[in-house]
Amino acid sequence: MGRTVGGEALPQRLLAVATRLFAEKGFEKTSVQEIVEAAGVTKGAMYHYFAAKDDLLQEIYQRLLRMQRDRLETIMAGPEPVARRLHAAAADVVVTAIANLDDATIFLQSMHLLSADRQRAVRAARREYHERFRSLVEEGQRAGTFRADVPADLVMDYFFGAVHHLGAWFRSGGRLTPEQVGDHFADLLLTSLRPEPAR
Amino acid sequence: MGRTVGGEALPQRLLAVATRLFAEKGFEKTSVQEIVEAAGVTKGAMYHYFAAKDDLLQEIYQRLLRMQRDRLETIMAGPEPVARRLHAAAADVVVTAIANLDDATIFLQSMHLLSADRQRAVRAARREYHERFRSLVEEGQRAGTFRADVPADLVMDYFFGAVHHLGAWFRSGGRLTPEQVGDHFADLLLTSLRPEPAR
Amino acid sequence: MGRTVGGEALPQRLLAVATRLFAEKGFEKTSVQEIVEAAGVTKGAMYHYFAAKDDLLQEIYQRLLRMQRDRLETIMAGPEPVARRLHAAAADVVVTAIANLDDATIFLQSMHLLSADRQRAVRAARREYHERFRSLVEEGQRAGTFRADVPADLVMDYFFGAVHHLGAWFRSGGRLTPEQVGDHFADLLLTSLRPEPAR
Amino acid sequence: MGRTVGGEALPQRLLAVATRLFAEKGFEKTSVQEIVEAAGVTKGAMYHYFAAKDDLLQEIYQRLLRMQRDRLETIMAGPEPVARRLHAAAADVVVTAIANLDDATIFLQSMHLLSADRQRAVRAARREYHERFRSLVEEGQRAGTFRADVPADLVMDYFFGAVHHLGAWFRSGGRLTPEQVGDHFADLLLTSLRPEPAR
DNA sequence: CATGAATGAGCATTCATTCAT
DNA sequence: GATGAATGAATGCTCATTCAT
Repeated sequence: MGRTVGGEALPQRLLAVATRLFAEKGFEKTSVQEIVEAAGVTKGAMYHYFAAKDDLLQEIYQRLLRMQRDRLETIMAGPEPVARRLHAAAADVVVTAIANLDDATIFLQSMHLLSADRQRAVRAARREYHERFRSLVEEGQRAGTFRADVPADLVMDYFFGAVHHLGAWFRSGGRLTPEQVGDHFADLLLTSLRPEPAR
Repeated sequence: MGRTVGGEALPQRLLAVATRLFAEKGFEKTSVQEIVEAAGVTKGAMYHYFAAKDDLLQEIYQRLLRMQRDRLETIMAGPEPVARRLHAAAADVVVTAIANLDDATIFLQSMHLLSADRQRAVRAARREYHERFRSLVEEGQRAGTFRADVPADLVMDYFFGAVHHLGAWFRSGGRLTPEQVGDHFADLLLTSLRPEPAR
Repeated sequence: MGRTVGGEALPQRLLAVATRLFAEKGFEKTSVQEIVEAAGVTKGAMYHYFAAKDDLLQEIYQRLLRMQRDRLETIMAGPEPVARRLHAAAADVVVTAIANLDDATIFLQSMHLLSADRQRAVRAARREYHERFRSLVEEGQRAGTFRADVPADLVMDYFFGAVHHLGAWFRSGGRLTPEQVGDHFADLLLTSLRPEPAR
Repeated sequence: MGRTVGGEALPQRLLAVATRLFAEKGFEKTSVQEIVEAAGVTKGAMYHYFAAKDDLLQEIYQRLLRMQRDRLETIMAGPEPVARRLHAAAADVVVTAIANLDDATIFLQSMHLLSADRQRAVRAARREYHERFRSLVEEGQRAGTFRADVPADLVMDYFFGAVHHLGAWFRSGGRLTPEQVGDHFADLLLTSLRPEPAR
């Protein structure tokens, strides 16, 4: 074919290389030249597949968002009670974010560098995802399983802040496995939603 | 005097202008030329006070860190029970972060752009601050006021993730005041630390 | 056939599309990619027929030159007196230039972009054409029909300047038809060659 | 001062060098690198004075237009009869165009490469100039000195075509001096405007 | 005949920083 | 203290052309 080297098509290889470099050095400090050198091709080849450096960034975002959205749907569609489903979803988003920590880090650090239009598109997708997640919380609040004296969207901002922040401290091989972190974060979320006992 | 225009010394005016521009457009998308133009001076004047553009960034960080550290010390030194002090500290860091949202946003977005040395220095200061905060949690855990089955540093990472994320969604004039957000966040933190009832 | 789409062979369609685009946007601002997209083929197809982008340009020139040369020959070969033949030739070159204004515009704007060799070739063809035209003037000068106190080649440079300049102002649908413009220009030429009356 | 080398300020030297190169090789085939190398400075220095390569082009145009406009005003304000004034103006524009043949050549070849806005500005200035010139012709037509059966603007398009075309053939040191060419062109113009004798 | 992936050289522009004044 | 002209290196991107299939 001539289009695979090392078993990966060039667009995918470029994305993988770019993801690693963006996470290591930041989007702006990574030059297109560095990306194509690391991928073993020339600039022309990259611009054959991606119209601009920004496209790499957006594609990385969308890949992550698509995955998280799909996993959330699967979990939400399950038969368990809402508390179990929220716990599973929360733990899963943490584990997924850690498994794709480079993508998540880039997301956090570099979204503001996209053009206004692209930011809008990414934000819209992100919002949709958050709203799906939030509907789980609201379902539990309506059912009385979760306390209702705190706005559900504030709980989401609280929780996703923690998720976005994972890249700032989590190191694989550290004291806790991704699953343990996911479990703890899910526990903290569920606990913070437990109805107040009579004071 | 001769060195104040509009009642503010030039270094402070440069910092204020840079803070605003960095928050609006990002650190690298803001040129030194734009900063000095917005401040009404020339490049030479800026380089007289700041050896490099990076210095502006670091100074903005340190200003915020100093303030937060001082406020934390005051709160921790109070006489209230540990739960009240943690609540107050948590609510205060939220209110302070919102009051200085530009600085906090820049911190989050641009720290990775500093040189390795400078990043180390900032991280060390940040770690020290987190450790002071964490000691409050640990104090409560030792006293049995807070659940001890979750690592205190994980709780901190969870909570500060939420704080750092404020810039992504909080808009002044929105549904909630900074104080209400601070209260809710502190509540969520305290609730999530409440000891498990017998299952 | 197999080689015609829309009733036109591919080389001709490529030339037609290129002519339009070159006239609209200029030669260098038109990329090969745009040309082949507008023609509905791929680059390989174009390079099958034209060895280089420059070839398109040169072919456009030569097409125009061939047509003008043939028409001039026909007119010159006529039986009318020299003044009538010059008038007809002058009017015809104007009408023809307007009918092929895109080609003429490109000629004017882009000839200097060809390689030195190609420029030489085009200039030689152009010179030959001008000389044929000039011989008409000289014939009239020898016969005493035209004033002889102005060099014939200067008259040609004067007149063809006006012809080349048509693209800068003529708009179809304007106040004058191409034939009217041709008539006026031929009149101006003939009048300017009228022998001086005794002063 | 530090701002003059060879007795010329840098902006002027850059313009002079750019004019020569643009005329030799065309605007698009001349790189900024070549310009600054020929001027003995770095790119940064050029961009300190000119915001874009286009600015050089526009400044060259405007310089030429300003000069021609000023000279025309002087000639038109003279006391001679209209035929003498038109002859003087026509001869002068030819001599001036030849004296600044590089600028005039660039004008012709490269105007279409400017942005739409800039083209509009240049065209407006050009039109204003042509209208001043045309008013001379119309004055003569009203006075009966010139034939009135040809539109004055068509005469202008005819004459300025010849002027613009000078760069295509005039070579200094050739058979005719600029003044002789100017005289001949002015003669051709005046002769072509001579009222028709009774046929 | 035709494709389209890939090349490689080139381009305009930006910008933090320096330094003579 | 302050100016602003000038540097110099880097950057994202374009594009005519080639060639294996």
